[in-house]
Amino acid sequence: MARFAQGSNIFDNEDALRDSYTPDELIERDEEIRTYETALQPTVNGARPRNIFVYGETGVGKTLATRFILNDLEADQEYFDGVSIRVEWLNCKDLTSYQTVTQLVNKFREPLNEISPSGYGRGTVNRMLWDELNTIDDTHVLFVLDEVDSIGSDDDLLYQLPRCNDNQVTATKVGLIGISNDFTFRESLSARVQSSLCEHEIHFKPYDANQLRRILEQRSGEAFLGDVLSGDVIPLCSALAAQDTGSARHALDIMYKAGSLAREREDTAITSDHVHEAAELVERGVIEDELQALPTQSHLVLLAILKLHENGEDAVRRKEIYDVYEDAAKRINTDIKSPRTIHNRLSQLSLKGFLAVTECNEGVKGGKHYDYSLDVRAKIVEDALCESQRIEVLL
DNA sequence: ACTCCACAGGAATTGAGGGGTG
DNA sequence: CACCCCTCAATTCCTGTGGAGT
Repeated sequence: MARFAQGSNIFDNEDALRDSYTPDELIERDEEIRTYETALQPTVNGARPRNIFVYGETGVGKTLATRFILNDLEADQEYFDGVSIRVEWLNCKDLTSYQTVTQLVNKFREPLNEISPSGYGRGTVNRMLWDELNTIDDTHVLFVLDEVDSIGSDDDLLYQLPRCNDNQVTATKVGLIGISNDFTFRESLSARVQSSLCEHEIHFKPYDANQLRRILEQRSGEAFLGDVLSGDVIPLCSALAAQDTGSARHALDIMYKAGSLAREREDTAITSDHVHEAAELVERGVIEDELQALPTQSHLVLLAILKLHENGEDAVRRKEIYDVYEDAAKRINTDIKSPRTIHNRLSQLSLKGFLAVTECNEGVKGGKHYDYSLDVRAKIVEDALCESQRIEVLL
């Protein structure tokens, strides 16, 4: 018998449940779209574009809505008089401010002419960008910087770009649309950047259960065969995701996972049992993926806390963790980092939600310190560490 | 009211690794 | 070749913190 066979008793087109899938119609974001239209109106009229800052949690339709509205804008411009708009889209994930500029420059250059991502001075690459902007034919350029928060604290670009029309760039009117899912990012910007980047702000709220239900209805029609969904599947997926994140991606993940469980077991329909199981798997999967993606040093820190946890010590301070860490690092022959570095790892891990931190102050006896404990189930951490060959031997 | 512990966490520096120009 | 730029992790140095104990 063949190992692989085509066909499914559940899915028609499972891609319709994926994040990257673009549905024909955008639903449940009417309010945000209207705000977008208002913010883009100056561009249509030929004025300098207003800079727009879009924010909201992951999976609430920011990127999709932006794509829809800019597609419409590009399509409609044939009716505009004397206005030609060019849209350049860049995902800033894993890029620094400097690298972002070089990538923007390369958007305007032929492949053979592209500049390398390092080596020039800051001012040089900025000048290259202004030159490109001054020489293109279009009257307007809209830059969309998706996941703009990953540029980090260096806000030179976010300062320069929104005001390049003031002196460096005269031939083209430039607008910036920043998309971010980090609410703290806006606050972390300096005041001068905030005022220019955030001329218009559009906040995408999390979806509620009703909205998620309609989104799932939209997608499931295409994704599943006939009537494999039991009546309560869509409401249940929506409710679970709405409670937890309000993210459409989350709801779609649960529904997809429920579908694959049913397919694996050759069941003829998806039931609420599949959904409950799927929701658990999705949650666990997210945590495990993130844990596995951490570097070895962070794994060692987690290992140290896990060991202490197994010895019944739940709330441990930095020094105890460091001693166990040091021992573990020695045994697998890896670099032993300084306490300050481990301290950074610890705060990183607690920021990501893997560790719970309690501030303690014992005055003269102990001074002020933090107590760390695991904030996810020990079994999940253990499973994730098992996946790393270097760490596995220590368990 | 003041001291003092044991750290927290910011700032500056270093060093290795990516690359550029003339 | 000499000299320059950007990046990132790691390190050193240093100041800040706040309540139990005096």
